Amino acid sequence: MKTRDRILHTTLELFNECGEPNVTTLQIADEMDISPGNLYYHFKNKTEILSELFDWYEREIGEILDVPETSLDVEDQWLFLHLIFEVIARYRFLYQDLVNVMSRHERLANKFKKIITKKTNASRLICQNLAEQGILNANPKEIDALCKSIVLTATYWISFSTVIDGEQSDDTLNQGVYQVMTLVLPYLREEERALLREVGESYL
Amino acid sequence: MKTRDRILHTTLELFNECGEPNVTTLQIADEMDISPGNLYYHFKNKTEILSELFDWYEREIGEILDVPETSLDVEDQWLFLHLIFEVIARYRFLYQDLVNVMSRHERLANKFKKIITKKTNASRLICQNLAEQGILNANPKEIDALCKSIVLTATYWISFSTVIDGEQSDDTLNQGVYQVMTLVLPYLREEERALLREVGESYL
DNA sequence: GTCTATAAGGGGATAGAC
DNA sequence: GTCTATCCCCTTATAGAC
Repeated sequence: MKTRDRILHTTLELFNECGEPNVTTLQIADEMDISPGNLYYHFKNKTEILSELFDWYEREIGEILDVPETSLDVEDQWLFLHLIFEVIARYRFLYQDLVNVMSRHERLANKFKKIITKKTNASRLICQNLAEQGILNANPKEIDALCKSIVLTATYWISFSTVIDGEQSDDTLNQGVYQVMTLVLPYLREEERALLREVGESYL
Repeated sequence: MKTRDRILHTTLELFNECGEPNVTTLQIADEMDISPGNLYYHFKNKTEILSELFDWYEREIGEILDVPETSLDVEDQWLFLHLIFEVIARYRFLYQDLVNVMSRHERLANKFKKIITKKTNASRLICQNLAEQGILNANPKEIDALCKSIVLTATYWISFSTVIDGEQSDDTLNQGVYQVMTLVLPYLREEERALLREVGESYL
C-alpha cells in the first residue's frame, strides 16, 4: 500500500478511536512511523485528509442508499439496515463529533445534510411501499415522523451506546438494527409483527 | 452578580454557541472584558468551570426527574417532556459534543450515565403506569425498547435538528416533544391516540 | 519520497505588581 | 480582585537536505 493510502487508513482508525478533534497530524505520522514532513508532502493539511475520508464515506453510503428501488420484504430490510449501520460504524468519527466537525467544515455539512435527506427518503419509500401492501398501518404524517425517528436512531445509535455501555461490543450494531426495527413494529399488521418479534428474539 | 458567577454564565453561553472544545479561556475572559489572569484567580482551570456547570445541569435535571412518582395523564407528560427538553437546551453543549466531552472527563461520564439511567427509569415508570391502566398496549420488552427510543430521541433531538435545519428555531423544542410523543402514539388505546393526534396538530 | 529542523501561532496556566 | 507580562507546551505547517 502506498504511503498516501496508508495515511488515510491510519487516520480513519485514529479518528474513530480518539475522535477527529483529538487527533493531531503528528500523532498520525507517529502511528505510521513516518515524519510529519512526509505526511505534509502527501496532504496539504489535516482538512484535506478529512475531506478525502468523507468522500470515501459518501461513496459507500451512497451505493447502499441507491439500491432500494425495488420493494423489500422484512428480511431484506434487516439486511439493508445492517449495511447502513456497518458504514456508519466504519466512519463513526463523523457521527461522534457531528456538530463539531460539521460546524468547522461547511462543505461537509452540506453534503452530510443531503445524505440525511437521502436516508429519510429511502426510509419513506420503504414505509410507503409497506403501507400500500397493507402490511404497515400508518397515515402519511405518522410515516413522516416514523422515518425521522428511524434516521435519528441510526445516526446516533453508536454514540448513544458508547455513552451508556462505556465501550462498543460486537453486538452494538445488531442492537442498533433491532432498536430501529422496534420503531416500525407497532405499526405492522399482526402477522408481520409476530414475525418481526420472532426474528428479534433470535437476534439478541 | 459576582465575577465568579459571571464567568460561569458567560462560559455556559459560549459553550452552547461554539461548542465546549472550541472555546478558550482567553475567549471567555475577552467576552467578559476581564483579564485571563482574573479568570484563573477564580477557577483553577477550564475543567473546573466545566465541572461546575455540569453540577448545575445535574441539579436542574435531577429536580425534574424526581417528580414523576405520581401517575401522569397525557397533558402532564407533555409538560414533563417540555421541562426535560428545556434543561437539555440550556446545557446543550453537553449533548452536542457528548462523546468528546465525556471521554475527556471520566467523572462527568459516570454521572451522565447515571442521569441517562434515571431518565430511562422515569420513562419506564410512566409507560408501565399507562400499561396498567390499559391505556398503553405493549409488553415489557416493547416498553423497554420504547423507553430507550424516548431517551435517545430526547438526548439527540437538538443536535439532530441543528444538523438538518442548520439553525435552531423557536419551534425546535416543540418539535422534539412532538417527536417523542409520536414514539408512544402507536401503542396507545384508540381513544388516547386520537387525543394525542389532536394535541399534536395544534402543536406544530 | 522521505527526513530533520524549525518557524509561527495558539492555548493553558502562572508570577508578580497594583 | 484585577491587571500585565510571560512561560511553556502543543499543533500546524514549511524549508531545505538527502
